[in-house]
Amino acid sequence: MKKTTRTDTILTRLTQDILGKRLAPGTTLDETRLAEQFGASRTPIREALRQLAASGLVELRPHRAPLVAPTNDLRLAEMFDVMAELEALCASRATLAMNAAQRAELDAFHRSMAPIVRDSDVAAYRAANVVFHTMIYDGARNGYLKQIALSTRERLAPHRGVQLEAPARLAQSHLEHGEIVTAILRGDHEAAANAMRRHLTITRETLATLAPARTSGDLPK
Amino acid sequence: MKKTTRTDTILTRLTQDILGKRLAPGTTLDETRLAEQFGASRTPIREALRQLAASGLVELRPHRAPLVAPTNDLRLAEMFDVMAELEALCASRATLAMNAAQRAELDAFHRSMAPIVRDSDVAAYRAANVVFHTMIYDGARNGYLKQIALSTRERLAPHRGVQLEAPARLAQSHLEHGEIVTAILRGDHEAAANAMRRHLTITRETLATLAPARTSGDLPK
DNA sequence: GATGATTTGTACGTATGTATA
DNA sequence: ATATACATACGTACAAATCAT
Repeated sequence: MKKTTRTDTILTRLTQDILGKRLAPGTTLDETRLAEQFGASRTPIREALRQLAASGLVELRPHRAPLVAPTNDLRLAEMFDVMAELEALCASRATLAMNAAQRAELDAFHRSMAPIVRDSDVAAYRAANVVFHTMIYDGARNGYLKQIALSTRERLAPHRGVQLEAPARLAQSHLEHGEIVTAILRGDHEAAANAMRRHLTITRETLATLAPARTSGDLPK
Repeated sequence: MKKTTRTDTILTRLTQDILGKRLAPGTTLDETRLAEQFGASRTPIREALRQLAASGLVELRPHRAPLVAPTNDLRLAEMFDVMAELEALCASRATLAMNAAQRAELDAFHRSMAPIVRDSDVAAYRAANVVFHTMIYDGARNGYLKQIALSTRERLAPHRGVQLEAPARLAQSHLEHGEIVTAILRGDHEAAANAMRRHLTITRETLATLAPARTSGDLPK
């Protein structure tokens, strides 16, 4: 049923491989090597690489082998920062723009996450968490905002995942979600924004505690 | 001195053509036609098109001719909305992060725009305006934020340009800049954000007055 | 609905640029 | 500094898909 082009399948595969850390940052990506590896010619590889470069996952220098974008710690911090603001904005707008059905759904979904927390099911929580945040993106009723929030979130995803494994982080995260939901239902958009900003700030801090100063790797020359 | 690849020159040419409305939205872009038009083969054309698709300027469907992205009025409004928030955030952060030199430079540059306003030199003001806003992006000291602000601004540019031609808009715009600068120098980041948000909101409203409901063009089928 | 014209998707060979010995 | 190695950049041929007839 799904029509897909070779470039597309390669693109998604490579995306997964990079986000899933199966391709380490800094790795050099040889067109020819990838081509035989995927059993395709170099052309679709090239096009996939372009798109990856556009989304920031690989770095592309003229006439040089593409690199899996090295995770610049500074840039990462910047993205977390912006992510918090984007999501805070989403929360604020969602408070103002969500209709009754969306509010009810958000509240219900939030409550449905309680058992997951009780069971300490990190994998399930992670999945539900994405849904939760996405509901708020949607609630903001701004497609462009949703788009940049999603793409930022996607790029942060691999760095964000671990923090949920911190002791008691699940329960705390769920509490923070609760504050956000409460603010939204109450119609207090500033409180919603602040709660969301706080939620993401804590996420980042937890992360910093867990993965202290991953060495910045190779500084070329 | 500048080394450039064929794909790059084609990319910038096409970008200019699209942003400059020489290629109308909805136009179908034939690879082969573009190829001979640029005196190149289809390969660099294709790669340029991918990158344009990534930046949202063209739409790319499998096995179908690429389209110059039709300017969806809703999406445009959404982008204006987000742009205002992004720039407000930049202003807020710049207030907190700019060093003394940057503050002085911003203030000086702002003042240097006064003669341009007096002469009603729209072209010069437009150019200076970009510099002004960019100085604030830089002041925020967040490369990622700057990146998405710039790309949003770039895509809005063609829709934004005309409004400066509205009567007395130059003078008003300059006044609004003044409020932003004052707030930043005063160290009031909330005021700076609000002033910036207001500035962009007025920009949008002026635009709406000038170009009332540009007909949405051809609805295919 | 099938067929042909047109256009994109893919393969691969050659040219060119970059880095290293 | 020159030459050599190696990967991309570009060109062209062919396959596959879409649209019109």
